[in-house]
Amino acid sequence: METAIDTRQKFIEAALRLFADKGFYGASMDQIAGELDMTKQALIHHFGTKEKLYRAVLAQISERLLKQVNNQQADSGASGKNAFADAIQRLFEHTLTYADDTQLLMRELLDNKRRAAQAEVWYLRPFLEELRRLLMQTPAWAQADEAQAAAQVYNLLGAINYFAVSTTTLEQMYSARHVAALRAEFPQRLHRLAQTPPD
Amino acid sequence: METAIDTRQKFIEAALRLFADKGFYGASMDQIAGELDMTKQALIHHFGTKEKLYRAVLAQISERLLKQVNNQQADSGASGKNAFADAIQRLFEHTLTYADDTQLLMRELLDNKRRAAQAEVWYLRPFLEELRRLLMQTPAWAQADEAQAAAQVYNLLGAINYFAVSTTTLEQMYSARHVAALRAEFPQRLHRLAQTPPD
DNA sequence: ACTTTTGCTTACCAACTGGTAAGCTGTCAA
DNA sequence: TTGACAGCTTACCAGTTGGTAAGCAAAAGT
Repeated sequence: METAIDTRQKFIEAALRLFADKGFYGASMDQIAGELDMTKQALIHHFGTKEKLYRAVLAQISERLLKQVNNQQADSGASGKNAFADAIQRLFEHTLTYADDTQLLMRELLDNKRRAAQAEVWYLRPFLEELRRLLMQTPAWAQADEAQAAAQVYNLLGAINYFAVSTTTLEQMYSARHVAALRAEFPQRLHRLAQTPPD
Repeated sequence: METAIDTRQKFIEAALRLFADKGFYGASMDQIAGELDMTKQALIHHFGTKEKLYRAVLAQISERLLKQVNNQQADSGASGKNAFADAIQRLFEHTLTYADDTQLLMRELLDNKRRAAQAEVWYLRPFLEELRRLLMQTPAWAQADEAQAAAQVYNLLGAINYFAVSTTTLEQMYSARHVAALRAEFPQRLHRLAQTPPD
């Protein structure tokens, strides 16, 4: 017998892949369960409903992103001042490593427009708020408006995520070599964007 | 009897709304047809399959976006040099007016990752290529790599679209007044971003 | 006046959706 | 050895999915 925790985790990973790829409605319980060669009732046994499974996936992504943002490295030097720029760079790295996280994060931002009204808790909020907090610790943004800082965070996320998601398309339109070069240059570009002061 | 062309157009508009809101799989033929108080068979009669309906919607969006980008205003002064910056500003305006276009454009960029392999024609490509062309007409980008220019276009699109899509969420987290202020400032922010030179 | 075409509807379908209920099997504690 | 329980499966369900086939009434062509 497999331990419940292992199976749960494997289900969450399979669900993440399929939700990222096809969206909430596009991925069926049957398909997700099939990834582990199990029946969908096993999946329902562990999570209750599809909605709850989706939330479990989202919770894990949010936790992973938050960890990435908060994980201040020892060599980061002065915390506070550079903490935001470092967090953004780590987020970019994370985005390349965990492509599915990015894909699902973007889908969730889109769907939240509709969900926002009825959702009790929005899992991505702590992650976004933490980024905004870090930004407002930098001297340039200390006096800025909260919403303004949040907008800057969204802008940077947009740049990072669009780059990550578009690589497949760019590789098709140009070449894998070109895109690899862009990837190498992107941290510098991102650094410049992150330095943009408030209006 | 309604003329076929009118009905087709109304169907496309209804489909755009629902596809933007819930995605391809989330919106059903029955719902879309219901928006016009018709049966789904009327919809199938006009478009054949759901896939073809979706493509018709995408084609119209692409056409509208391309028109917006190419529509050089008389007061634009020197074409060529400012054409790109103007196009980006018009795109931002368009994004606010036609929110559903933006929503579906983002969904399509996400889905294209999977579609790219099998798709014969990608409807958004002419639009993206035209933007890249305009960017490369500016002095700063004339010598740049094509893929690099495309990446810059994606960056700007990311900033614009993320702002547009996040307004609902931002309004919930902060206030409508704050977000309105951000909207007013955004063109300047966008102008600065558009001036970013290549690496 | 007639036929043809256009723009739909009703009737129907197999496949699939998420979910319930009940049972079966290996593991582990008493 | 027995009982409880965890981790599944089979059986089943009503509702929905995209799609086919056939028909029907109004308009248009001749």
